[in-house]
Amino acid sequence: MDVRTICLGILSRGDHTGYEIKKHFEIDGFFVEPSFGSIYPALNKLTEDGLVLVRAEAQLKRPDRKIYSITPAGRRVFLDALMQPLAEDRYRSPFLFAMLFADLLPAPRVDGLFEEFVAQAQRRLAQLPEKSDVETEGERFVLDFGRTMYITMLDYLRQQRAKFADVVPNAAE
Amino acid sequence: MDVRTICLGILSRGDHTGYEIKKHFEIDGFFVEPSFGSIYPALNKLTEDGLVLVRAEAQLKRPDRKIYSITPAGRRVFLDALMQPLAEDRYRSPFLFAMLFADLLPAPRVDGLFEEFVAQAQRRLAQLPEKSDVETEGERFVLDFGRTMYITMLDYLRQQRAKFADVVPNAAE
DNA sequence: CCCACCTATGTCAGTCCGATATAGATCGGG
DNA sequence: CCCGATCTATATCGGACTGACATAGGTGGG
Repeated sequence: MDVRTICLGILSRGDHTGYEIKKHFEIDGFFVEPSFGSIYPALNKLTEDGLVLVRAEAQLKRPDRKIYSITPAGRRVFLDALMQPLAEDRYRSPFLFAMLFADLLPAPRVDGLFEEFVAQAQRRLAQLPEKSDVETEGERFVLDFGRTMYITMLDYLRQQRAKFADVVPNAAE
Repeated sequence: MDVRTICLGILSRGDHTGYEIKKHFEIDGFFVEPSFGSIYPALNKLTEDGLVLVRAEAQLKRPDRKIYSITPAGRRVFLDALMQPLAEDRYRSPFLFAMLFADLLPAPRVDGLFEEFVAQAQRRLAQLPEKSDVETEGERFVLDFGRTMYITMLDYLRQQRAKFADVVPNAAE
């Protein structure tokens, strides 16, 4: 699912600027979150290819807002992309990798890793949109998926942290 | 957690070829899985920097096996990397992205997406190493983390699929 | 009033993925 | 017994993506 397709998806729900597309996925960032460095070039390419249109909105003493809207051709291409075989999900976790080597680390470091990871999961859980903000059944499914996974993760961490405290005295203060 | 650090980590547990490093992470691939295209250059760079040593082992009518081993300097660099602030976890899911647009898709496609995703999760769950294969407390933690997450995921999918079948008749045949 | 943060665009170096190339060994099924 | 599939094992390369940086003024809280 490349950044061009992601942009088409957002734009199929309404007009937006590149900046707004980025912001949108900071919320849904638990499963996609392209950077500016890929969004802006993607939007340029889509414009070239006639899949989106731009209109510049002048702003006083600021760069123009460039508002993108999807074209009928863009909708066709997007729908077609959703019908193609999807790439597999990828979960990349520096935390879990580091935990493989917990035995090499000082106890306070292991404790710190736990703490940061719990904080990260809590923050992301809190950032998920409200149920009242979702409109389609698909969005509800995705939202609940995220909520379920984060809650499970936090439960597991709390429970395991106690165990680690036994094995590595002082690891949990 | 870049590929160089990942290679150092594996080599800190024992000598391996690039090929073996890749294979190792097909098992733990639920949280890291670098490709050949990044492993081989990483090993070359590590060799240049004196963090690993290579010895070539001739093989009859096959390319030499290049067996890498970590140096004391490599261990120091690895340990230091584990003490630095870690990047955040990233979960990239083409499936969840596509599900945001389930309302635009034909019911059989949504059904197919579910099926493939369930199959993927089952396959990965089955691929996790046996408990008897793990040696450290950290490895056990990571393994159980993976198991817990996949089982939760599969439960959620089974339960939601029934709901989707109500909302989108025929979606689950 | 200042500092931090927000809106908003964009570039660039470095990193990584996925496909491709090469080449023989091994193994099960028809 | 042979054919295709899969495995070992190396490596390169184009294209995609990230994260940091640059620019520049507005807004709001302490």
